[in-house]
Amino acid sequence: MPELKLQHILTLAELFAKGARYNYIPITTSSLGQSIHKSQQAASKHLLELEADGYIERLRTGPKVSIRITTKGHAEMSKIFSVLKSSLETSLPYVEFRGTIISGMGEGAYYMSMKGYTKQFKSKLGYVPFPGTLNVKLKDKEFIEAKRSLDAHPAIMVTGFSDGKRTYGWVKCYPARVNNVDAALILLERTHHDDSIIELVSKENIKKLAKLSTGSQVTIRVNVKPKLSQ
Amino acid sequence: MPELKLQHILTLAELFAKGARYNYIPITTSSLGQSIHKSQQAASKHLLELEADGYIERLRTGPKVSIRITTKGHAEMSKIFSVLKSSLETSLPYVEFRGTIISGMGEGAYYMSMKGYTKQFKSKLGYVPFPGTLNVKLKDKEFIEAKRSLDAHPAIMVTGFSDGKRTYGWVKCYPARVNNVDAALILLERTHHDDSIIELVSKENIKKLAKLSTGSQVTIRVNVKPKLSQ
DNA sequence: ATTACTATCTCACGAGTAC
DNA sequence: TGTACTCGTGAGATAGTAA
Repeated sequence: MPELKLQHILTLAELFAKGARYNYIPITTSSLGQSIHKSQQAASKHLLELEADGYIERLRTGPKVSIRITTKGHAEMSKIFSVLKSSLETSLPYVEFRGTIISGMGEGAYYMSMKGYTKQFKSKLGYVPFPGTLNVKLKDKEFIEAKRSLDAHPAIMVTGFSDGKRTYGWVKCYPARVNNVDAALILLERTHHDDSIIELVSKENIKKLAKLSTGSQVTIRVNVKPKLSQ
Repeated sequence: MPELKLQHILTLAELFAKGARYNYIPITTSSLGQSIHKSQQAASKHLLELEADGYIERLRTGPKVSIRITTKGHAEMSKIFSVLKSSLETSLPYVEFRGTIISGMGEGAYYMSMKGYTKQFKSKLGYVPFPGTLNVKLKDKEFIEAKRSLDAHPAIMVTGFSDGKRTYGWVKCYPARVNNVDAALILLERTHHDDSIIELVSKENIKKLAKLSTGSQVTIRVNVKPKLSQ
């Protein structure tokens, strides 16, 4: 939208930083060039063009020049600023998955019901999951990729344990919403599923609560902490 | 400072706006081209370059492409955002004048003491000015120019009047600080001064209060309402 | 329908330099 | 010192087109 040439943005920003909004500020084209990491000639041209476009006013006193930003210049800069602002702000802070419910193999349910896990679930998630995991077959490559990159986000870690006979791997939990029902997406250290399947646990039976059955389409949202821009 | 190429800013902003921060978003290069007001080919190139520089991740599914912004892309965008933000915020919201005090001609004092003016000063400025204006000879062309452009800012208007014999012009008042003493810069509809001289009035004798005398250097600040960037 | 290659063109930039 | 010309180079854009 903005008609201000992109290559002029930093130049104008530098003039703002130098305080040229309401007062004429003396500035040399070489110092300006340095600030914007361009040549003296480029800085000079920028000023001429910014003036021609009505974004700044120049005042020559002998060989020197003083600059002031016009209302139009300020408006244009604000415009770009708010475009960026709203762009950054519209980032909804969740990772979304879509897929279809597949019948669980019962296996997941068995493991997740073991005392070594349920004790941790109770203390870390706040509840003991309903026995039985919800298995969702992801629809597209992008969701599989998204699953992989969940690693980059903080998870609730349920540690592995041993019952003397064998050891059981860790479980990473990501609080999630399945069709607007609270649940947790779980990543298992050892899983029998392939990459395209995700498993979820929840306090109650999700299928019943969200009126789902095998073959239903579901949308899963995992909230992530947005990085604060600042 | 930012190493993100300037021509990529709007492209990346558009991807943010489309929600590509945490999820892969399917997008066609032609629609992206339209959004950034460039050609399909340019959009395609932008995506390839943004990927090469690590700002986005692309996922091809047949002929289509899905895009997600990386942490690096987010960081870079935030960086540019805060550069612009701080640029806009450093604009100190006042117009500054510098010059030397010259002896008043007594004339200004005479007019400003007329009832037709003092009544309005009392109600609009809150005080009747000390009899005698402070005259300041501006030092540079830029301050003379700044004086002219004061018109763009809101002023307190003291209207002209007639005493039967003759009429007296309006007076525009701009609350100001003279070497940190409260005063008001006044612009007269009819003045005997040339452009390079400004006149000020204040409640008390500014010269005494600010320990000034003819020939002293003074700095005058007129506050202006900063336009809110939003 | 897509994406992205190749060729071409424009214009932003820097070097040299006039003033 | 300054600013800002001219000119050469190359990056960035578009058109046409292949896959």
